[in-house]
Amino acid sequence: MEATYNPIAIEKRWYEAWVEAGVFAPEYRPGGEPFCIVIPPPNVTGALHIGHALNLTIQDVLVRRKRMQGFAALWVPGTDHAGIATQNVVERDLAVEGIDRHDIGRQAFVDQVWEWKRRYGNRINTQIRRMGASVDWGRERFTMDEGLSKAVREVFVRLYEEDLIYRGNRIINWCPRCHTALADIEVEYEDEIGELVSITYPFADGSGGITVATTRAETMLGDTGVAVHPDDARYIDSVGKTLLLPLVGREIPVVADEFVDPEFGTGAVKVTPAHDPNDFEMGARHGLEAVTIMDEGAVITAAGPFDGLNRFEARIAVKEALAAAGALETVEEHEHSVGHCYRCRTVVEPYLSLQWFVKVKPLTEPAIQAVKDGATTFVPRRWENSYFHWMENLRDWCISRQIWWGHRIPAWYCDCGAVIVAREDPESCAECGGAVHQDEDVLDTWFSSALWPFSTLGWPEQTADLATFYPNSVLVTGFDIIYFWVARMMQMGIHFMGEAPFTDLAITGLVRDAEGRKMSKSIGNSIDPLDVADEHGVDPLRLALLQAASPGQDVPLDMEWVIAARRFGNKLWNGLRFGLSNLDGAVPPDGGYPTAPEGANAWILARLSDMTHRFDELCDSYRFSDAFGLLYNFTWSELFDWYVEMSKPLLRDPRYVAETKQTLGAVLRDVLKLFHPAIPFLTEELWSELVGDGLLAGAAWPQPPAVAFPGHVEILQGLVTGVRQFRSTHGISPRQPLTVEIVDPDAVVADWWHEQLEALAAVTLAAGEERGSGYTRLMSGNLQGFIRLAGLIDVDAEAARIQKALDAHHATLAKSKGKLGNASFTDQAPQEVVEKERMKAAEAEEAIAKLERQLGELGA
RNA sequence: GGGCGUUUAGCUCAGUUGGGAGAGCGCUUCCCUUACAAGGAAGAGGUCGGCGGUUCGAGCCCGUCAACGCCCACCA
Repeated sequence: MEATYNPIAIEKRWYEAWVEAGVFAPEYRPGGEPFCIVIPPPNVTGALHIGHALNLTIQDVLVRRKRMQGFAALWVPGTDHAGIATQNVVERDLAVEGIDRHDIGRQAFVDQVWEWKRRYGNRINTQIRRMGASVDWGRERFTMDEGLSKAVREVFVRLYEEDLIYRGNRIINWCPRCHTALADIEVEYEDEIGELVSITYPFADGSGGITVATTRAETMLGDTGVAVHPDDARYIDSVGKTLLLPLVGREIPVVADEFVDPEFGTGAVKVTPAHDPNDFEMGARHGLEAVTIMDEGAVITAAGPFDGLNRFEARIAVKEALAAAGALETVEEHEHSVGHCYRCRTVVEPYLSLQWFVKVKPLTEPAIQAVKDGATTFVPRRWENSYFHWMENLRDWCISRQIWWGHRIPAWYCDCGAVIVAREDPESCAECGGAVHQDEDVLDTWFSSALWPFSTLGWPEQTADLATFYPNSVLVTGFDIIYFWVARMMQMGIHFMGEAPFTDLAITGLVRDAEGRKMSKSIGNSIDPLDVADEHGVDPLRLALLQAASPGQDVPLDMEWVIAARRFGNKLWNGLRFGLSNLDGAVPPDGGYPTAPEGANAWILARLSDMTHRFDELCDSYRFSDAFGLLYNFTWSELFDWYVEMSKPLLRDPRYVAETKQTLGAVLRDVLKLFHPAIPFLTEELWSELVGDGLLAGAAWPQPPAVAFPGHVEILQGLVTGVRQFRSTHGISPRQPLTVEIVDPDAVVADWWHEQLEALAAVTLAAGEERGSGYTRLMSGNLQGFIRLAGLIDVDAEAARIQKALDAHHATLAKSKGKLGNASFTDQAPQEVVEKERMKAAEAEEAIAKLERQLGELGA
């Protein structure tokens, strides 16, 4: 075995072995209770980023641990076709060759995308393997594979039949660059400094006019009315009158509508039904015409001098023309939020068009109830509020997209006006027998994602997997897609499966840099997990992420943490090396603990048992940071710093060697098991050295038996620490031999202590008596040790050392006495708390007496 | 405008029924002791954002203020 941990070499070794052994398939644990996670499907165009690394690590910890605990654990992998994103990527590739998708046509373009997917779509899977993710590749899915496409079609048709999907002419968010509608949630708003333009519209009868304000001056070309508040005294007489729209010359009415806020601007609003969602509704209320003035590229099409200008050019030209016409009042700076396409950042245009919608109200109510009832629990709980709030305020979901890559909407139209929505492609019109043509649009990518928890298990077929693994046990995902994805999976899962798709929803935070900043390419602070893997290894990255990951909190990550985790790996490596050089027999893979262990062996086994129980509790509540922090400290401090050192003399002692080997082997074995979900490669490698046969990934989770805690071992440790402190204070070399005379009222000193003290503190133990002048006193439990000072020390430094200990005890005593002197404390506090306080005070008093005497004698 | 979160050691953060302020990294001193110097030992460092309240007792509960961050909203 090498002397140094080399993560890169090890990490090449094990993944295929796990896959070949079938460990990742739930069939590996026949008869096990089911446990299922579906992966949040990454985009086929995607490359692994640090957020994936965190997410995959957490899921892998969950799944590997459950598998070791005997569950039939399934983690379903797969990718998302990512409609707009993927189409954009392929379009960009084609553009390099000077090809537009319309040049080659729909079928050829879609073929190109499939070709792209065949060539590059597996990249993300390779990266997921590199992370060590224990997914079952035999069950891999793609949102556009045959089965999932069938599920999408079934859902669409059924929702249509239930009147929960409809087609309508509405104002939707339009991306003029992607040339498609977007859902409300796909628009990202940002505050920007724009302008507020005030324009006066004259009355048709020439009696003055009304001044309105807008941030989008060009939309005035499509105005078909002006609205005021019905109670606004300023305009009460104007309602019903007719205005003459400048530049256009259209006659438009003044209407009264509650929507208008009299406090804002002039209290009069121009109404553009075809280019603003509020105006569309207002227009509908008052029977105003919707005049469309732009095309799908946001280029002006209204007849007139502005034709062919894009919306931003038109904005300037319209203002100039208004100024020339004397209708422009003021142009002021104005901060407002502007919507952008979440895929390409282009400013979104409200656009009137014919689209497909999902009626969400009937779907949201049960989805809210499932969380309220506790069928599904968010971790941490506070996300439930956001979830409720969002669900309660949802508007109908626009699901049609004017792109080519995706699930084509299964609707056919006939010239006779018939609309056919069907599971099978129709040959001809059911009404008139005429020719039909299919809807050109595809579905929102999130439509298929919403079905992921059951479509990946075979739905709509009633498969064995579906029966076994639905509902999924837990979903691990970032808070940023709760609305996009989680909320919709809840809706669809409950609607089609009758049951919420998950028991737990573990929400992860964002990975940030060491200063807590968001990772971004422009700041240059982003960490590429694959670079980290190549330089330091995947295991150190995983451990670093886990140690920083508190539930729902953002995760700060610095390369220093990864390096620290790697150092831990080296520590573990060398700890095992020590074990191997002393354990000349196989360690039993499961179970196998010494019966009736003593001394240090009992101590470490008791600590192991206690730690394992707490570790399990922490993991069960998704507190991985705490769980692995606990295990990490146990391993480094208690196991390696204390127990391994204490084991060395025991391994040389014929009386204890057998028991010590058993103990050391058992503890090292269990530590590897406990760490395996976090750092699978390293632990598997070490397991192969320590145990020999079988894969750790398929081993059983440890259940160390309870062991009575041997308190006297901590007294020994206290004495060792006391001696070390004494040496450190006085600059006495760790190697310089010392003799400690012991007074041992409880007879806790065992003969094996002598070797321990020699090894751990270079101390010879001697039976002694209460000493005063010329000695220093070490206290541990009821045990006292005396070291003769002659020629050893600087008296002042020793006085300072004792004084410091005294100060600490005095502070404790003062605090305790304060409490105990308070009648309301002794009366009202629980009896055990009071009793504890009394003992604390008594111990402090005793220690003070001894130390004070010592201090006096030191001066004398 | 509404909602949520954060504020604890130089840095990043734990601290879950209110009962002796913690970890990692960094820093100081000593030590190459036969698993590991990518190591070991000892140590310094905090009025737990401010104010007020409840309580025998508050980092933790309540109120309030402040700073920072995030989400939502039909800001013409």
